[in-house]
Order: sequence, then structure tokens, then C-alpha cells
Amino acid sequence: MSASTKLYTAVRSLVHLAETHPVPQSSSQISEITGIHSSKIRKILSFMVKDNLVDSEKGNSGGFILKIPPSEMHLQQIYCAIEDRKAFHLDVSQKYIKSKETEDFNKYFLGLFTDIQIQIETKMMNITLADILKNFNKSTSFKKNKG
Amino acid sequence: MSASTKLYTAVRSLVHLAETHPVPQSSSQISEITGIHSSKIRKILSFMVKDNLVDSEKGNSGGFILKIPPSEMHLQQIYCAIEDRKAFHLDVSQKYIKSKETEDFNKYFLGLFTDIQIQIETKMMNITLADILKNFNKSTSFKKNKG
DNA sequence: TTTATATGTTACACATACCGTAACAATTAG
DNA sequence: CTAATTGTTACGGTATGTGTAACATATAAA
Repeated sequence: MSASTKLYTAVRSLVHLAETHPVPQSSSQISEITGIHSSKIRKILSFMVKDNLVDSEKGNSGGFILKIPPSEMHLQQIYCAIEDRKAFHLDVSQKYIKSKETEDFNKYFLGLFTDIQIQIETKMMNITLADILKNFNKSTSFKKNKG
Repeated sequence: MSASTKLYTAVRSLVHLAETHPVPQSSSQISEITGIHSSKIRKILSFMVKDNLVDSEKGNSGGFILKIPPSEMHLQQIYCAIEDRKAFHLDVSQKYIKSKETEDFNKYFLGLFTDIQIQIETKMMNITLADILKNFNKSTSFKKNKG
């Protein structure tokens, strides 16, 4: 599905931001490192900016900067910032409802999918950007108290 | 995602088959009850036939019949029968690999997505068609020893 | 003020997938 | 031979994803 591609772009970019913190990284620079098209990077990171996970600055020496430390940035936050629709989402529109039985079934099925979705996001909540960095033996220069 | 609609059609049809077992149910009959188009039902159930979850018989009094008892039919089996692509699938093609770092990152990300996918399917493995029937206080006349 | 650079958004072309439906060949029972 | 059913193919319409380009807006620096 597409959430995976977006999540890939987001996390890959964030890894680079963590490594180079606090020097602002332009979409071109991130593109250079990751091989992902700069326009796509801007598109994805703009969602992160809106959700206050990343700061952005326009102009000559601008770019993107992490706004919260990697140890506090969970995969689930990233996922929710870029995805409006959930992975396990069911649009049971009204047109199919012909009987009480079908209505009950729809209700149960929606609940089931919600359960699965919650489980996915719970797992994501237990993974931080710092965990991912650690996996590569990469470090971040992010400090909680800016300076 | 799309799996939800297919899965919905599949499970809704199987519920009906369980309720009416062992009388073969035609796609028209299932459509009558569920409100889902008969052609769609045939399309989805044909996958189940291929995976030996359901039997089908052509001809005058033919239709679809459950092949294994509801207590042994897991949601995961149904899901796998109708879905080739996984919910959390990432096609990290080779074109993006510009550095060893990216290659390592891709490998890690694939592993991560596999973990999530496994967790989804594990949850589905713990839900049987019998569980779903029970939720509606519906019973099935399926008997292990055919007769 | 001017210039260079960057974000953020929009748009476009192409491909893929899905949805609802129809049509039909193959098969089977009576 | 006839009626009914599965299983497959096709088709038009819609939605979504992908890769890329273009441009308005904003900002820093000269």
C-alpha cells in the first residue's frame, strides 16, 4: 500500500535530519543522500511540519530541522502525520444494508478492523526514531535544550 | 485499504454458508441475503475454492459449500486466499539504492514492515469463523464427519 | 532593493488497482 | 435438450499512486 512508501520517505528523511542536526537540510540535500526526489520529500515533510515534528525555514540558508528529539519521536506519530486513511479501514456505506443482520455484521466488522488498526499503531508507538538510528550505530547531535 | 472490502465480501458470504450448511448456496442466493452483487461473490469465492476452504458445484442445484468447519477456518486463511499483496508491503526497488547506508536502511525497513505484517496475521489467526458466528448468536450445522 | 534560494502547493501524465456490472464459455442436473 | 450455475473475461468509471515539473510565497544576504 501507499502508506508504506510515504512512511519510508518520511523516516528516511528524518534519519538524515537526526544525523545532521541542528544544521538545516534542504530537500535537495536530503534528496542527494537518499535518492528520493526532492519534490516528494518536500511534500511528505510538509505534513511533519504541520504536526510540529519538524521545523522548516524558507530562504537562502533554510531547510528542515527536527523539532523534537529522536527518542521522543515515535513511528506512530510519523505515521499519523502523513496518513489520513488507516491501513485497515472499511468504508461500509449505507447502500448495502438490506437487513438487520447485515447491519449487525457491518458493526462487528468495523470493530474488528479497528482492533487490528489499534494493534498496528501500538506497535509503532513502541518504536522511536532513536531506536532506528541505534540500529545503524548512528548518533544524533540533538539536544533537548536547544543551543 | 482494498483488502477490507474483499475480506468483507468473503467473510459475509462464509457466514451465510455456515448458517445454511450443508445446503449448497448459489451466488444469487448469497447476493439476495447480503446485498452484494452475485458476480462479485463468485469472484471472491473462487479464490476460496482454489485454497480448499470452500467447495463449489456447477449445474442445476449447485452452489458453494464450506469445506472445513468454521472453528478451524481462521481469518488469516481467508485473508491470504483473497489477498496477494500484503497490507504492509514495501517494494524497495533497486533504483533508489545510491549508498550502502540506503541499502542498510531499506533492509531494516523491510524487516520492520514484515514484523508488523506478521503481527496483523497473528491476530487474524486467533479469530475463527466460529468466533464471528458466535458473536451473532448464530449457529452452524457443520459437522466434521460429513453426513 | 535586488538576487538567489528554499519551502509549500498545485498540476500533469502515466500507470495501477478497484468497483460494479455485464457477458459468456464450460459444466452439470434433470 | 433445457435450465441453472460456476468461473472467467471484459469494460467503463473512479480512485489512487508515482514521478516530475512549475510556480507562488517567503526569506536571507548582498
